[in-house]
Amino acid sequence: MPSFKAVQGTRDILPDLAPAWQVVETVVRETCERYGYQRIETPIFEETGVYARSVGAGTDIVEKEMYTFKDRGDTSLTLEPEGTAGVVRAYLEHGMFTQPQPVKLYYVRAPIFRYERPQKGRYREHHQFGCEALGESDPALDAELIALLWEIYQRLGARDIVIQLNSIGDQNCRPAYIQRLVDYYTPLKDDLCDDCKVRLVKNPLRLLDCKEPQDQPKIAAAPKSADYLCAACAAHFAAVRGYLDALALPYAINPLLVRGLDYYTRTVFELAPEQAGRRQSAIGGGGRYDGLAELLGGKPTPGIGFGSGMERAIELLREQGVPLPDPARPQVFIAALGAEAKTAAVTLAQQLRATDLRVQMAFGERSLKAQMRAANGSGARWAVLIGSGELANAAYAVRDLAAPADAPDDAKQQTIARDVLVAWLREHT
RNA sequence: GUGACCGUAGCUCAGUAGGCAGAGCACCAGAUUGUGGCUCUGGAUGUCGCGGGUUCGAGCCCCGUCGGUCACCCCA
Repeated sequence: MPSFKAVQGTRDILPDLAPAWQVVETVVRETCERYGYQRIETPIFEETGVYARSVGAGTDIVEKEMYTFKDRGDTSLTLEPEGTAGVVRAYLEHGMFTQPQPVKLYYVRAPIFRYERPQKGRYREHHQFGCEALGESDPALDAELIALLWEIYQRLGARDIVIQLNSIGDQNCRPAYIQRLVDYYTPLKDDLCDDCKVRLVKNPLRLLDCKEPQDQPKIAAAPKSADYLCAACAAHFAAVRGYLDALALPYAINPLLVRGLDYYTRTVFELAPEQAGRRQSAIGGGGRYDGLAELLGGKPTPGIGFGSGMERAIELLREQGVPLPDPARPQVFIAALGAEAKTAAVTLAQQLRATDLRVQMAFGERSLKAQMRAANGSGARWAVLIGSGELANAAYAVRDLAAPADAPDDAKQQTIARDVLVAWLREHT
């Protein structure tokens, strides 16, 4: 009886699923690099201020979801609750603003920690891949980034993915819009659901996100951010849409799309499967964050990025029946009888592996029957049998484990001279 | 943080009215000398999530707790 279990909301990735992870990682790497993004890896924890200052003090993430602790030097540290802040911190710290702009960075398989009640598609540790492009405000960069995220899912084989798009303005026009939203909602206050009464004070943008039926008519009639953009933001939004149209990407404007992190400006977007109860269904989201670098002590630096959940991505592929690779099987399995034969097996295995074959051998002192069972179960195509006779003749028995069960024995098995065995197996796998 | 359902072997689960802890799969071994798949035979494996209570007796009833699943909140 084991004494420990994986802690709540964390999961082991066992060998049966590891190849699926490998596929996602490979597609992300190759696609990002084709778009000119370079890999970056940041630590999985930062000083708490990195997240508290950027994500926003009033957000759920900072208020109640961060894994924050003091280290032995009494420094407050926080396990990464989202991917962007650490990358921006690294950009500033390493003076990447001196490089040609934009600086385009991606990360794969970054562990993300949030203290939430686990449920389908939501874990206390999950992993994200993501991209960040810093130092450029051109709307073409927004479109390229969205196209990149879209292409990753296309290459993975996901179907029926839609992009939702909105603009929430910037430091110039958003405060006025939020005031307008508050003015609209304040007379309706007594009629709002309890959550929305809190939102009205704490985070008015989220009023638009309410799912309570009683509030839907109010949402429908509420002022929408895209209608109150300043001239610069409106032009930016129009340009992003124009590029997305030119790329023929399947996006839809969702005037109710607001995101949970305070640092977003202008463009915000989410990717989700088309029909999906819309619960924990978003597989990626992001937006522009032109004020974030300043919050972290840098010069004003525009930026845009996204994060995408790998557990959700893999689950989506499974649900959609996208074939994912099985764990790698050995190609050759070596069985040996006796101490001398085992030495021959060990050395043969190494010779075969040196030619890039996947090779397993039987361990322990088990009967040949048991070793053959293991060979069969391993999925290997060929079994090599080594016993006293084979040693004496310097020729090993090679058995075709893929032959039909009713094939005659001499069709399944042959004897190959030890000198040519490596080349023979190389030839026949 | 809120709510619902669920915790029995490695996995999927059964367990009658409260009366000796079970099946299938998987694993291990055997079915005449050194040969897999199909079949047959045998074997090992459990704090019945944990703690308390009721009872002559609890996997089963009661309370608590921890965990899982799902939904809300929020998010990837």
